[in-house]
Amino acid sequence: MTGTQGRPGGGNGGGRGRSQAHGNGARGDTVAAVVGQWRTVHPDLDTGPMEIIGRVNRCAALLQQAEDAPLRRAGLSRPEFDLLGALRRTGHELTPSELARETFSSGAAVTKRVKQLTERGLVERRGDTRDRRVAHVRLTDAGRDLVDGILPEQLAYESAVLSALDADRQGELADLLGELLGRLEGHMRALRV
Amino acid sequence: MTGTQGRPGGGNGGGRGRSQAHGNGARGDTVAAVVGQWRTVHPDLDTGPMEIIGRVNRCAALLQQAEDAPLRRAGLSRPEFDLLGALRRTGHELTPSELARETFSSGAAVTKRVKQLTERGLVERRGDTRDRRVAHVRLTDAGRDLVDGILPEQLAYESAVLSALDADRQGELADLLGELLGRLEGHMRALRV
DNA sequence: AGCATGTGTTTTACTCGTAAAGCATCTCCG
DNA sequence: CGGAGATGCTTTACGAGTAAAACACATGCT
Repeated sequence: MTGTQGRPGGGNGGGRGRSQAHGNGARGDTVAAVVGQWRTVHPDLDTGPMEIIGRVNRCAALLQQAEDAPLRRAGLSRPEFDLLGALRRTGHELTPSELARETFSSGAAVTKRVKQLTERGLVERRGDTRDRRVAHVRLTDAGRDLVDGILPEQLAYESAVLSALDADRQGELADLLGELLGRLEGHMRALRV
Repeated sequence: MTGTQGRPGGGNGGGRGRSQAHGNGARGDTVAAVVGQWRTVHPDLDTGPMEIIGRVNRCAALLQQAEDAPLRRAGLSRPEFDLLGALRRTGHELTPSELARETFSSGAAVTKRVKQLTERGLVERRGDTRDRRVAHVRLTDAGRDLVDGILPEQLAYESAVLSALDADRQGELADLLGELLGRLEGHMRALRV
């Protein structure tokens, strides 16, 4: 297992000590340092969750920052790209509420983004003929071309960033995250959140 | 497997297919669905990175939402709690710029947060006697009590959320994230970003 | 038909974070 | 000394997201 299993400071009942040292020696992970500080201040608390949640948050922040680079060159923010991407990958028109669900953002945010993207000629809207409350948004040719042009770049860039981890570890990580995410999403739905 | 793309190491090394099927059966992970859509539209692209980055982002979003619940009961936002936590875990005063570095936010944001937290009586400021440009921020007793009161709740809550994964997997996940994060942070520093 | 109620979308008012400019103060060096 | 430049923090202007209200339309019930 992960080497220094029994945590320093011992005494903690349900002993599931993760944290430091797992074969890899010198590591600069800032979260580990933070968790270490907490443990010296509150040796009795189980800091385990921090090592996952703190890292997920921090990774998300760093990855986004890295991610944004190729998108910005195309003048797109990530939420905008997500919206265009949703249209591209589903292959058909979507209503604003579908877009909101698909991109995990609020309806109001979608309204604004669609407005902007329309002005830039990347998407078009049309009203539904039967139910005139609903709108349908679709990619213009320019929008489709933009997405198709950026996506490979974007993936290559992401791939390079992730190459910090070898292929095996990437696979494990994707699997674990998928499992966690799957159950989290299940829970959320169950709790009607 | 995912690798329509010949990736270094020959597809996914040891035959550890990512995406679907890894022992766990029915999974509702939305990212998997999205990736599937992309693959049917662009079968030639290596969608591997999405399965990590997309999931990290989504997990971060869901976890934050879940996380925020216990904090909000105490009337704190996460960035505010991070600031207080930084003061608590280091055990001593910090200057605004140290707080900014410690909480990964901009100096301006720290200024505002400190102002608010001061008004609520959770932190205090004093000017440095030698260098009158710098300020020192420290927790009040009320602030320290608040952090110490919330933290166990917070950790218990996080722990419950993460219990979707068994202890072993949590350990693996923490390790992998730590490794990725460590190298990402190294890279960022190297690239002076 | 006529009205109450529900649904899809947009608008409004507000919060929060940031980048860039603005102060105040220190340090270095002639 | 005394100014040039660096440093630490704050202020300002602004963009983006959200929740809640507003709007427009549909649907169902009597």
